[in-house]
Amino acid sequence: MDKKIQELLTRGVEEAIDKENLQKKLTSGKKLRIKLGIDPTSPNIHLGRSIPLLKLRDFQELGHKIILIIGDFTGLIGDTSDKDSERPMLDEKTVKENLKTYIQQAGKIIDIQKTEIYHNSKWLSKLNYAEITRQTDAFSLNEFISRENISLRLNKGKRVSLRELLYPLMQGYDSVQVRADVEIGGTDQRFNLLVGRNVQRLHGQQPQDIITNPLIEGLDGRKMSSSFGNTVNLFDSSNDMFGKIMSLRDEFILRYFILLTRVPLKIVENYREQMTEGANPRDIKLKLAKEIVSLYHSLPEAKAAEEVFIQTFSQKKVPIDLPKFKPQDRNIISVLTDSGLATSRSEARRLVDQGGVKVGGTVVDNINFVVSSGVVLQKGKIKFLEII
RNA sequence: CCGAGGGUGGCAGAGUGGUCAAUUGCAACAGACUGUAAAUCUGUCGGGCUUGUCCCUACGGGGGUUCGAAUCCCUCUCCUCGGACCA
Repeated sequence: MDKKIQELLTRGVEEAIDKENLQKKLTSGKKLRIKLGIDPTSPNIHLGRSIPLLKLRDFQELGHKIILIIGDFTGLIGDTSDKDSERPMLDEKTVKENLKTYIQQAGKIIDIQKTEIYHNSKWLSKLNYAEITRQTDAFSLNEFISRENISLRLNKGKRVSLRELLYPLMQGYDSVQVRADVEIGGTDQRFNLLVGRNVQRLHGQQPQDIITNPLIEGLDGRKMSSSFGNTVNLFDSSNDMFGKIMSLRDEFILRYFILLTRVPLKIVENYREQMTEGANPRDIKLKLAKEIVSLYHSLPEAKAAEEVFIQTFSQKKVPIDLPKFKPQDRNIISVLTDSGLATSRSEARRLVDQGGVKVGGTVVDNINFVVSSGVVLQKGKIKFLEII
């Protein structure tokens, strides 16, 4: 089989259903319709979402039609697949706000010009009870409650809303509307994706094949999620993104390479060998950071970000252009709070106490210290401020 | 509508009259070490200052009992579970 198709079906793929059928479709030369749905639950798309988006791009490069569904309706309902509790319904305003730049963000990965984009409120808001009732045959209550996270909640006596049952149907109906041949989603979406097949059958369509992608760990090792604040966002500035990736746990370096970049697997394998032979993981991580930043910004920006990083952290130099601050009160405690480096005077005091504040490179050990113009104030390792 | 249980710091979750600004875990912040904003270890983690066995604010809202309440009582409110109603 074609090597490209081989990688398409394995890299960043947890499971493919029905794999044989999908392979057949892919080798047939037919142009397939590949669907991905994203709910606007947060204003930022993070790297976890880039896994299916990259997969979408792979398909796009092979000449298939990709379809992006913006879940402006489903976002209001709230999917609980990945949650251990009921997810609150978002209000329309939040969803609208979150939506604003979604396409632009996705456009950092896929070619928007060649992509079909839909908002699912277009059809979901119009369904009537007759239609919905018909769809409710797509799966049974038994199947639903046997899902691990649902049964867990039931056993704990936690509430499971009827609303949550409807969610998979909506997602499935999206597939009907766009006549999807393949749908991509995280492993947590497995149930929903499978339901989609049934909904399609109910509407006399060939059921879609399914590709699930693994969920990626965030910077702290827990699942990447906006609610944990451990995400790298596609809209992060190049320096920020670079720094965040450098703070990634070493053990995830290779995984990030495989899932979040398209660096050839051969080279990734080579990195693995280098590290087992004792290479400093930091150096591999620098490559990773550079790779990812250039994916979402540009190679020159990535190089610049690397330069900044090495300057400030490896060589502990003061960054070149740092934020300036003109204090009213020049007492060190006031400067720290007024500039926002500390949230309260108590905290500012503690920082000084702990030796976390430096002026012009020397530790401030006195609460009554007065800062003069032109000096560089440093809080911790990464926050700098030029006093004017 | 009735009954039961519950609402505690950014989150999770202890505490059921004083020793509680509140155990612990996560997150966050600082320091040490380093290979980096990794890991590990240490410390901090409501606010204020005159840094004290100090003051102020705080355990859903309001009121009360008490020398003293997160803890007891009343009331309001919200959540969950069960029941009633309906079939």
